[in-house]
Amino acid sequence: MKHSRNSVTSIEVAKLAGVSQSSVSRAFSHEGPVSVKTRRKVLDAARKLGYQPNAMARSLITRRTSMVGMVIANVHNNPFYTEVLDLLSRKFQKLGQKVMLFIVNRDQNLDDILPQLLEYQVEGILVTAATLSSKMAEECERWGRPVAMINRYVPGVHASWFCCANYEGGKMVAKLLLDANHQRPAFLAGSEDTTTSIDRERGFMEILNQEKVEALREIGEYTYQDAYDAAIRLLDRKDPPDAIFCANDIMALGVMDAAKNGLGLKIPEEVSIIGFDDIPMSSWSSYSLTTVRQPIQRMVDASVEELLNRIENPEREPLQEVIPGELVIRGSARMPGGLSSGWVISQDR
Amino acid sequence: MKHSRNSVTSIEVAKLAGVSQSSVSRAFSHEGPVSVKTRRKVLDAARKLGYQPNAMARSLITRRTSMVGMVIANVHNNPFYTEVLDLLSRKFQKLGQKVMLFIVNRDQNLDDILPQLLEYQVEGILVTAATLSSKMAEECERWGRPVAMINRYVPGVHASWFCCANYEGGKMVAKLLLDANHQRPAFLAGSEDTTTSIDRERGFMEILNQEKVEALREIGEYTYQDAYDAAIRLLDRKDPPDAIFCANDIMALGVMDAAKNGLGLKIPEEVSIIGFDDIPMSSWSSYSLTTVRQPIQRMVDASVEELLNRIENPEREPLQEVIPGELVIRGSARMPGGLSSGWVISQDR
DNA sequence: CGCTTTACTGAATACGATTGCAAAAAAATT
DNA sequence: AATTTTTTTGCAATCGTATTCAGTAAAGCG
Repeated sequence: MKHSRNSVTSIEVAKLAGVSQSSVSRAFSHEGPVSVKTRRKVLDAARKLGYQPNAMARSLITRRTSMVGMVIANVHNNPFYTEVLDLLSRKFQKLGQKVMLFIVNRDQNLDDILPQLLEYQVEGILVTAATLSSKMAEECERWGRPVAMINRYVPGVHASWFCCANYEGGKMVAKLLLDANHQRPAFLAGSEDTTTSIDRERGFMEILNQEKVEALREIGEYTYQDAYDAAIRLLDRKDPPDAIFCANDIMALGVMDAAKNGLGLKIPEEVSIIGFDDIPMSSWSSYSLTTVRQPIQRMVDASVEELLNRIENPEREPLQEVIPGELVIRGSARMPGGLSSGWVISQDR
Repeated sequence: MKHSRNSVTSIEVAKLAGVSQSSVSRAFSHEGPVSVKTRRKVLDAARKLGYQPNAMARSLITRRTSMVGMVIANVHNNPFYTEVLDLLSRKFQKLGQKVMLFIVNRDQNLDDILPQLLEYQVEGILVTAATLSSKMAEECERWGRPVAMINRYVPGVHASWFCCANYEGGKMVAKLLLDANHQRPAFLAGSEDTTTSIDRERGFMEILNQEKVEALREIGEYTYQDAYDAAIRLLDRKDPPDAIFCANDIMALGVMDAAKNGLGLKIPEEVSIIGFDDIPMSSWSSYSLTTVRQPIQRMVDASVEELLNRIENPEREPLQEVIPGELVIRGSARMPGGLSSGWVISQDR
């Protein structure tokens, strides 16, 4: 028996069950007043016909879709955002939300994505590792579609966001390096237009400047290969750095490979390398990367809960939070003498 | 000015533009017969009000949603599937399809996911690295929602699928190892219930059996850590293998780390290691893993096109295809003497 | 200018559910 | 048994758009 596109409607179920269409509806909406008898008749008939309520029709009248939009960038070149995507998706699922996904490029303009999301009546939008113009964000909010961002913020925008304490993370790293007596640190930036890279660098430089330590600088565009190349440039100078702080882990791994395999340097004896994120590979024995762990689970939980919260309570003001990261000491950076200097050594997850 | 949930309807636009609601509809559906004058009036009014057609209402009447369901597993522990997810999502976007995403566990039952997808009237379903029971697949197909799978197949099921030539890939690896004079190979299985692992092993063993070579065997559950542990067990035996073929790259990297850093073995001098997938990290200089590259772009393109094709032509029979992989020779496996033995050395991407 | 053909337009209906309301049935109370 | 109260039920309106159909305006033609 071949059915064309799901054509079973509540009316047909009603007919078979010998009740009115409204009773079918009530039997399916788990609350309405229905006698157990009719509910059973309806469910029987529905099963027989393979009936399923049509979410489009329902949301048309209830004005709820239980759909959220998820816009995410950098999924393919940064495992950190893969993990974010995974956790977000599962969390939304658990809370009964359907996810409409858009994977974009970091620098891609979202102006053509958002209309699509709004057309489909998503109830909220979660943006990660991509930047929403403040105009667009305001637009969404104005139409009652709350926006939450992870690791991105737009100054003064009326939207929720949750970021790792990038600035403080940069400071932690600088302190660690100075305490261990590094003389000539370098910073390897990600993409220059991302707040993550900017803030990590700002924190890092703030401490160095305080101590009147100069730093080298290169750009790695957040990719392994660019970082590899940049590291070669840095380390091949006649005055090479003795430590490189990379704006994220993937770049740090590229730098490690460049130093170790490309130039035959010993890590951390000849050069210390520190990353940011704590992706799974950073703990692999080939790397053992010292890094700043992002509070990924907390950022995900907070942003999802905040988004759903604001969907339910549209009048609520958006929440914004900076969540501290955690220094994870492994083997890629020289440690302060006696290693007792008050550094917390985090456990691997 | 604060609007509650997007309440601008075509009727209001019509009123402002001084035309009928049907004209508004026609102005937006890029085909209908509308004079340029009314179209302009409508679009002006629409812009003024911030109007956007409501996709729910539209699909209710057109019976088209332009939404597909995407079910994917293993995203967080296998970069290969991250890449698949990324490519799939972008391809669907390019072709104007919205993606409703479900990330699941490999062994998770999809019986509670599918009803949700069907409720939301997705027009097709793409399943990757997760297994759909044949009953469920038939169910979808019967209701006119085509199903396409990547790297999974269910015998005799009425659905499309596209797999890498896992069996042949296993054979290629076995031949390479034998040609290079390995005496004591081992196979490191992924999860025992996945066709990918099973088929790769079958091909591998087929060649070994032909040559009367016995093989050791361990299980790594497709994770780095399990593979690491399994490798230690294998290599710590008094009769350790001289080559390990791993059912995927992530495991191969774990095995390499175990051999190199855990046990201090030289790769490939003391043990050859070969993977399957060719994830980005396999080409990193710390690993330089010899592996079988999956034709990821072709699998993605083929499955998406097939799915959309069958959405447009429901009567068409589902297509199923096995797409050959490609041996990528790097440094982690000993090569046949003279390395001229007819092996194609693939370029890094 | 009158007539046919063509191009637009608007009124009405349909899509498949939810829900307020009033009638009917069942249960509780007197 | 009659009345009140409560629980169920069906009718009808509604959500926001697409689309048919009939009608009107415009254009083409002799």
